[in-house]
Amino acid sequence: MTFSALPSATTPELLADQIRDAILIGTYKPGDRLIEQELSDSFGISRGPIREAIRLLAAEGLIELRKNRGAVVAAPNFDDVLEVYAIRMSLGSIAIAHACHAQKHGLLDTTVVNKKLSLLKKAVGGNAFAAVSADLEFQTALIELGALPRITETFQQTAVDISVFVRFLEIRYEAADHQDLVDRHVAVFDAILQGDVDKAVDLWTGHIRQSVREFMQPFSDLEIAELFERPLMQDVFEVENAR
Amino acid sequence: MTFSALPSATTPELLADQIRDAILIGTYKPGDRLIEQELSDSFGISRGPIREAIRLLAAEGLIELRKNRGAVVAAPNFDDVLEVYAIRMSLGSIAIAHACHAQKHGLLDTTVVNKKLSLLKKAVGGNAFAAVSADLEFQTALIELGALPRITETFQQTAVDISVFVRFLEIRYEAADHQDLVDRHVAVFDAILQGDVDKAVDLWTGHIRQSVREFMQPFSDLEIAELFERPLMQDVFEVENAR
DNA sequence: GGCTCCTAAATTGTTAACAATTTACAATTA
DNA sequence: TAATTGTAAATTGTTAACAATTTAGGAGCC
Repeated sequence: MTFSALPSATTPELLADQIRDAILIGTYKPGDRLIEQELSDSFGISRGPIREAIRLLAAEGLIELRKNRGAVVAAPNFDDVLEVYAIRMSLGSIAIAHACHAQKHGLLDTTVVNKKLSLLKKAVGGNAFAAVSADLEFQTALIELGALPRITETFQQTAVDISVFVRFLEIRYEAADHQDLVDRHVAVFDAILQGDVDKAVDLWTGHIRQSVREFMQPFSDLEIAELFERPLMQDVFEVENAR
Repeated sequence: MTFSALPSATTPELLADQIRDAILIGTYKPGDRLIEQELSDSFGISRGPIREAIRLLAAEGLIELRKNRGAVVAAPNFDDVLEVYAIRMSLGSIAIAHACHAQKHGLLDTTVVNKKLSLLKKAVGGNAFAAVSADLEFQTALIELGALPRITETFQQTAVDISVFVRFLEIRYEAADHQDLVDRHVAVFDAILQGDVDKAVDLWTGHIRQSVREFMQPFSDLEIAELFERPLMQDVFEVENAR
């Protein structure tokens, strides 16, 4: 991987974006080392900003930092997936309830969500990975409606996790019914616009549960059986092993 | 603030610990700037590691980073408090439920919690700030029983927030009934040891709600009335304005 | 007096050299 | 052969100088 050695805009944040993309594209795989000198040569920049970018990605959980031993791309596992969905479900519920109240008081700004929704609709037919990205961005915009910055931030972090899962757990995301996904999102959005807290939260939790089910679909019976050992499956997602 | 200019162990993490302590002790107040040169002189170290420490603290949310304009100590507000309690309540519930299941399968290691509990019991009589610290550490240990690393990490972050609130929102934490606090904790712990999911989660959510009530106590009626405008109060904490 | 513009100081951002640590690998030994 | 030790290379950690940006304060102007 050499990136473009052209000196494009290179703040640590932008460097982190490019390295993150490289990881999500699959250029770097879990366990791969990120070597500072290598990266700084590629970007045509000194090691300082690269170090900072690496630490930003470590804070996201995308890579792991080992003292004096550099950074390696983190390897997600199934437990991580379930935990991330659990976080999205519970924090998302709070944010969505909050958004409903805001709507009832007539102070909900839906321009961002609407924009992300139209982007999502366009993305559904095309490239599956792009569809997942658009999906995650729409969901984040939905949660942002709650105007709860700390919850939004935590939620946003889990979006990166999901991207990583889709990439590295080799989910067959092409198999997912993206149209149904969009419908479920729109349903939550509509409920928020109606200011109906109970309905919106129910639809949201149901949506996450369905996502978990779809997530598991491509796996073997053995792997799924193992997943069902996890208490999260009953306690949080309330899904049964259908096979 | 000069810290000890002696070259004590100075990895970025330890530097962050010392700066965090300085903030929590009140040496730096919300809005104060952290100047890299100043800090590096104090610690007798170059600016590199200081920069990294500052960015670690920024990731914790303790300070705010403004591009090209340095770092300032973050100023918490009441909305932050409510949000943080909401996060602790919902993620904590998941972790505690998980811990109950582990207990039922006989694979719960309670040595850390027990240690933190005895430290907490000792701390209750003495310095109020130390008692709050011990309290937070015990709660973190309790959540760690769930063995859900991402949830634990997010929870741990909120512990720093609470410390900041107690310091900078000038909570009269001396007024809190620390013995009652310990009793509520022990009750949750006992329920986990019994493997009783419903009871443990109920006690936990009840405990957080009570904490929110106690947190508000020192404030004026006007401030409290304002707090009750927040949807979180009804939706998440289910507390009524008693005054 | 208050406003804008300008310059100097203070501060953050970046770089390249140096120091400390880890890794890789060959030579040595049992 | 397998394990161990020693050494060189690779890599991360730190430093100090330099560049770019922001801040502070005063001169000139209305």
